[in-house]
Amino acid sequence: MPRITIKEIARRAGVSKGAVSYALNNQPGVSEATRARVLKVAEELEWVPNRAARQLSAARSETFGLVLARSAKTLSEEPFYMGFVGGVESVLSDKSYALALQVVPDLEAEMATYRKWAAERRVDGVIVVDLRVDDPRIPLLRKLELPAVLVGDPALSDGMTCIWTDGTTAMHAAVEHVAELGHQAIARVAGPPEHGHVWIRDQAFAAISRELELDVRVLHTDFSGEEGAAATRELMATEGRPTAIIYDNDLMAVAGLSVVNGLGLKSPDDVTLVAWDDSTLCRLTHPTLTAMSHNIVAYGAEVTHRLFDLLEGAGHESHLFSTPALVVRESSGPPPTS
Amino acid sequence: MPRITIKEIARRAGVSKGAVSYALNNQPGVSEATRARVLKVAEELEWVPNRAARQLSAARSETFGLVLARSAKTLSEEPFYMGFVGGVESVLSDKSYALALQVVPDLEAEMATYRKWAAERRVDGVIVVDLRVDDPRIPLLRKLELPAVLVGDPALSDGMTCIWTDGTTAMHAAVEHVAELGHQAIARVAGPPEHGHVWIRDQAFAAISRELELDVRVLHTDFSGEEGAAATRELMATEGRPTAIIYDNDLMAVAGLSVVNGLGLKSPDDVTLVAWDDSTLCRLTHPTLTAMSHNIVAYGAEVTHRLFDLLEGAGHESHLFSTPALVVRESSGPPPTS
DNA sequence: AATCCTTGGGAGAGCGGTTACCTAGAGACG
DNA sequence: CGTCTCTAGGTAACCGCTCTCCCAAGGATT
Repeated sequence: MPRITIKEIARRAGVSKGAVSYALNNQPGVSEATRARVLKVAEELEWVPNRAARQLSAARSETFGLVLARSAKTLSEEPFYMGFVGGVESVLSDKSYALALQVVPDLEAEMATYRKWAAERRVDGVIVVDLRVDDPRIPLLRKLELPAVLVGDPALSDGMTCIWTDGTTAMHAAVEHVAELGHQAIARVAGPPEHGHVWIRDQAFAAISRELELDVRVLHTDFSGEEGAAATRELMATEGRPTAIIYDNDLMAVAGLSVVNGLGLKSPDDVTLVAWDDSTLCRLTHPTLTAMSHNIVAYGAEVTHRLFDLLEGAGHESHLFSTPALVVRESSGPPPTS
Repeated sequence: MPRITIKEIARRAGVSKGAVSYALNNQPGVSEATRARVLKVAEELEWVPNRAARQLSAARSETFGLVLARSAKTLSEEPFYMGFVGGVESVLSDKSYALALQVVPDLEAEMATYRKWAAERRVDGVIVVDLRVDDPRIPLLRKLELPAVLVGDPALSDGMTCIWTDGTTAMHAAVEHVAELGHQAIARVAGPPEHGHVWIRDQAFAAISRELELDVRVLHTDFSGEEGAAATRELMATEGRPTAIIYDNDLMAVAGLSVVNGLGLKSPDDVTLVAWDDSTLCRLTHPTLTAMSHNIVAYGAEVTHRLFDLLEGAGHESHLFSTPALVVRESSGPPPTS
């Protein structure tokens, strides 16, 4: 069977191609009677617009791009990404936009993808995750004039549209929580410091611990379970070891808990553990993990809305999505008395 | 700056649009000298083909489709999907194909997406995951003439191209492992029975346990951590409780372990636990979990290769990807003696 | 009644490629 | 030397849709 095009609809409805286009796109230029007739014919023929054709003439692709510069392994372990993608999708499918998802090994390849997409006019805009300190993607996206929403703190976005969760306030809340439980020696197992949100938390952690006169320590990792475990092992082996550890993601917290258990110690009796992100994982461990919780699916959805706003002419603004909330669970307790 | 098109290249190289097209696509019809000149100009101008235009005239989209009919929550919890997508991507980016990823709530919506994609000529082919028993997507894809590779057992694929891991052999290996440790009362915490691979494992589990004269029990869940925990709780509460439990995914196994720990019991002393998929999660628990291991990223890559083969005219065949291998870890042990 | 607006809708030129068809020139051959 | 064949490369039709430019008809205005 031949494809159904607007030409065929035009023929059957007895109008011109142009009129059909106006009718189907809810644009002025046709009478209500004609519009109704055209829509009816289109419905009967089960017409679906050809994306390529529309894209070619309208110079819009109706596609947003998302590049993830992480290994497939990391992506599958980190619940963050899939949840985020799910949130993005939920908004996109409502507006029948598509998502171009690309998984690449590093930032260099990510930037190459943006160049390619911009040249091909492949996407109408992009969502940029894992914002870095002095992020090289920002000048590139500016140069390419590719509309973008950055997921990260306005302190790092250099005036481009961004949306962020308040890591500073959250970190304060986390530290205050363990401090109130009586902990004095607190460690932080953090992600790589070049990551923007890690950097923000580093600053906040330093500030609040100075303020509360705590004895703190920070270990940077690559976010993986392995390094989270290694960091925990190192912390637990030191003289005057910390009695509370705050992790930068769930995976490392779970790995840390496993190390603690493996050493014959118990949480919270021997050490209080706090995770970050609060995926289901935190409720599947024993003891369940206290965590900074935020709604990642909603985060993805919100970001996508902002990108639509941007395309509709909204200015470059920074939007606070939400402040993660502390969910206290079994892994929180007072420090050991000895 | 204006977009660079083949027209511009033609002007600069002093040839026609058509000649440029032939030259750039390595097709006969131009002399080597001309081809070289055109390629040089294209290079200088950093020309990139406009996808929409090519798609419109060549009727190829250079895009594969993947629909995931799961909630964003499930997707983020299950390490399988992101790993699989990563594998697909790795092959796609080599051939500069794109992935259209869509997340939908149910099978109905998934089929609607296929209809839309087929009508829009949006994708050149699709990858179908989570094959069901009597899967309604198979007749639909046939009708739509949408090239597809099914991820699932040939017993369910009705002659369409499929690629599968040998769940039957794997289940035999898993049961034999616990039987050899001396377990007699064995339970299986399974996914929803309408899922093809669950069904295959159900069959295999029944067969092998009959053969080895074991005392078995099967509980079906929705694959979630919550239901995995609930099933484990139920199993552990029964008279003559099982001394070994085989789970259908990692998430439920981790949840099950947490229930066991919560009851004050220990694995493997009180119960042997076996997970399925072997994501990093299995090495992050304490004790670490014995699991059926397969390489999900490679699986995604292999499936994608098959789809390319299919488009190049390969016949409908079923391909065995691999048989999951049992990785024995700390959660395996003999049954309690009492 | 003549003029001016307004508005519906036709015609057709793109968008940037691909490809069928045709022509001009070069070499082969009788 | 004339004809025949072969090939490089030009010409232009298309793919399906959008959007500008136009004209015609009807209503309002004077």
